[in-house]
Amino acid sequence: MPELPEVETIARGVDARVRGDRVLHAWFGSHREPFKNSPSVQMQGLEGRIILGVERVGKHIVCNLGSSSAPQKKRARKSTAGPVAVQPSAQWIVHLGMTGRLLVTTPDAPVAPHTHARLTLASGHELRFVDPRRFGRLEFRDLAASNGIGIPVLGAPQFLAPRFVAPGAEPLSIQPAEFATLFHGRRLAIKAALLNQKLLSGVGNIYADESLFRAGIRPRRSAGRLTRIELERLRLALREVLQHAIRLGGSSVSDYVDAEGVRGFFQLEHCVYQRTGQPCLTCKTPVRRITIAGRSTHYCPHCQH
DNA sequence: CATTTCACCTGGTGGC
DNA sequence: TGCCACCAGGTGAAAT
Repeated sequence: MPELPEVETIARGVDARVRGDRVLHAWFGSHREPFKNSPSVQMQGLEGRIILGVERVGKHIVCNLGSSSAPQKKRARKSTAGPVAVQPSAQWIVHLGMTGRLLVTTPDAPVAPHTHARLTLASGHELRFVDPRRFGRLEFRDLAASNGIGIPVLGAPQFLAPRFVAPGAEPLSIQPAEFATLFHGRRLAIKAALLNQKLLSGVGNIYADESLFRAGIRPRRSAGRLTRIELERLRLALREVLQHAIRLGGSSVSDYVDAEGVRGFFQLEHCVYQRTGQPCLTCKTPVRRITIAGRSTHYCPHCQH
């Protein structure tokens, strides 16, 4: 279900409720998908770990984990501002796909159908992954125990496996020149380019359509033929749409809810997405629906050029 | 290569 | 009520 604003909302909610907690037990309910590495690898990797914090990277939720041996106390140094950064020794990466949900519950809360993972925490809470369509993915990464090809390093300075990074650029912080470079020389539709996670991380169908409307650009336009001016309008529109949606807790289409089970409100602000045939909020022209890259695409034929 | 299509899944909705 | 076609917030493998 989620694009960047929904994933950001969920990651913040989960972080607030599990930061500093410890994984006592991990349960996985299926041996088919959605596991990038096996349930036993994930279970053994997770159990005993401290959760240092939870963050969003692209559309991924990254749980940063501390060592399972020594309890790592989080001590804020009084002389420095902000929390002390603790290097994670492992990461649990959750991708929600289309219908995935990551919830913090009490242990006695009824277990929803299609619950694929349950992490029992020292606080008594449970972190649950639910995903009816199973397009989501779960991955455990050990950052400390390998030299990059899976062989433990003894004695020598320890090689740290790379932390999880999104393949594409971050839409909230990308600068004008880099944004323009992403699309340079590309013939495909700008809508399709926005959805390509290797270019930008986090933009999905809703926010691609909404940002193109805000920028006044037709979704079928060739990405490489947009002018500098148009590209900069698009970069700013995208950033504003995403920031606005984050403030409203994301878009609740269908049954999306955040970590606390609360719906978002950005769906009330959609200008074109799923408004086929309804009047454009600016000019009253009926919103048109077409297909680009296999995805339904909504735009105003009068306001977008 | 770059770009498009399709398969992967389940469930909800609306027409007949 | 049942059946069926179609739709859905994502992504990568296969086809073009």
